Amino acid sequence: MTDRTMAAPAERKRGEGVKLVYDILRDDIIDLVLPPGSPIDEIQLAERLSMSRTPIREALVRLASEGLVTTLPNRSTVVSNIDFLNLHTFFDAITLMYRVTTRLAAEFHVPADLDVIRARQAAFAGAVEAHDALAMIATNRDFHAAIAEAGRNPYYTGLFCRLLDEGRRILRLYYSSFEDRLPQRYVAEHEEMIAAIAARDVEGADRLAKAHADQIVQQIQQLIARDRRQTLAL
Amino acid sequence: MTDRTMAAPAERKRGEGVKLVYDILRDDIIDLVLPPGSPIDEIQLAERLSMSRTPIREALVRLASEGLVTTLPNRSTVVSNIDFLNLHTFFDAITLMYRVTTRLAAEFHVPADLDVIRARQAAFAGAVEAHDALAMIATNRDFHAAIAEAGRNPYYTGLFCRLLDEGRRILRLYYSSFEDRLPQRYVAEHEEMIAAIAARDVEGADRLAKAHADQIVQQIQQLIARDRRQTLAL
DNA sequence: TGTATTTTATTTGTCGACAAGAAAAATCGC
DNA sequence: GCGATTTTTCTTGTCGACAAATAAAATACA
Repeated sequence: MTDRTMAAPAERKRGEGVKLVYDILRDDIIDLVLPPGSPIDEIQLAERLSMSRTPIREALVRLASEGLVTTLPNRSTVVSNIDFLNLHTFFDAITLMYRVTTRLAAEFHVPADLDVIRARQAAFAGAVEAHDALAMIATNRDFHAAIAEAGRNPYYTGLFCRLLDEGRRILRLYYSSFEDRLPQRYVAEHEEMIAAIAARDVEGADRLAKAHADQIVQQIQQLIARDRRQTLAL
Repeated sequence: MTDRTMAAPAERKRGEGVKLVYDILRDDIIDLVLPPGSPIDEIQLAERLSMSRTPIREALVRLASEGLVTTLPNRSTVVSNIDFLNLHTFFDAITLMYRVTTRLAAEFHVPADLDVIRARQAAFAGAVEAHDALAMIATNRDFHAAIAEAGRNPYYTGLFCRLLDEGRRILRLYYSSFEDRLPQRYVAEHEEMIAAIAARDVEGADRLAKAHADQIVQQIQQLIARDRRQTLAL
């Protein structure tokens, strides 16, 4: 559990309970504080958060709808596993979403959107500069989510954010310290995407987004391949 | 409320409560028995279904995650409105999903998938033959959902089904009786799509799916445009 | 009569308790 | 000692109650 759990019993108004639990659990799942497959005990959680089980259950329903936890009747809720056997579906979907959201941002953004996107990029660049892999993973997600929001199609934004979060979980499996070497070229690629979006170059944005997605997919595949080779070497 | 509400107090095992409420409400929302904007009263619902509010609240959380209801803290949950001002986002997303799911079905289907798809098409054709608009709307959704399942990408299937259900709600606004004249050409288009999928003609499937989506979009636009003209004539 | 304020009624969010179902531990039989 | 069965413990699903927040109704005032 995050430190936030200890702070949770602080003042909260009626009606804020479910969201508080949801936020805490969601962060913990994505940051692998709660690793895939781990059971979620309602009673323990209720004790730790000093609240009854009801809002916790409601938060779990919401998390289940987002695929972050898996529930079956009369059984413990568990943190959803990452489906490594079917990563191609994830790669396919996230590549498509990178493309359509970036296209739409080039087409529909307003000036304030660019401010947000640029602020997110600055945070991402800062994380890369600081060799902070965990912050990089989080700020990368936020950067692309801002692009999706600028594209103004809630269906795509919803799916894309879900996929980005799943990507965070996958990456978090492999980046577990502050010492990892982070690819600087992602910062440059983000800048190019921002320029294409600002210039309303829809096709350019699409092309850059696809190339960027391909890089990410390749990175994940290499991380997994490296992992598998270690296993076979045993 | 549907007739099913009256039958609901029949035997149900522990753990089946939430799903029962979810299914009932979902059907009622999509069939516009509960029209957009209408409030959902937990207490009334609990009385009618002879159960406590807890499972009802959990079902509502799930429905909220799927966009079918809208909740705010300390306020009545309401059935989500259809966002007519931003239908272009819906059209964009559903067209893309028609295409990618049909492509993937052409690529990844197995023989049993075709059996399901064909059965769904037979049901659809039967509904068209019977001039049963409501059944047509429902079976059309099921037909395309089966194609999406055959494509085996859960991310697309999830989004597509959500969009298809939203399409059902929109169409249900305009088809309210059994007397409407139904376009026979949709049956033929479905058959062509099945043939392309069976032949594993990915590009053909894509082309047919896009043309089909364009037809649906156009139909909805005409329905909406027709409605507006009547208003101005007063 | 219309508006502002107060009171009352209703609904929602959460609580703690009960009991069903599942998991773990203990016991039994070979 | 191992597997099957029984008992105990634990967790989940739901219950009904309480109280906060909201909505509706009533009252007061100009």
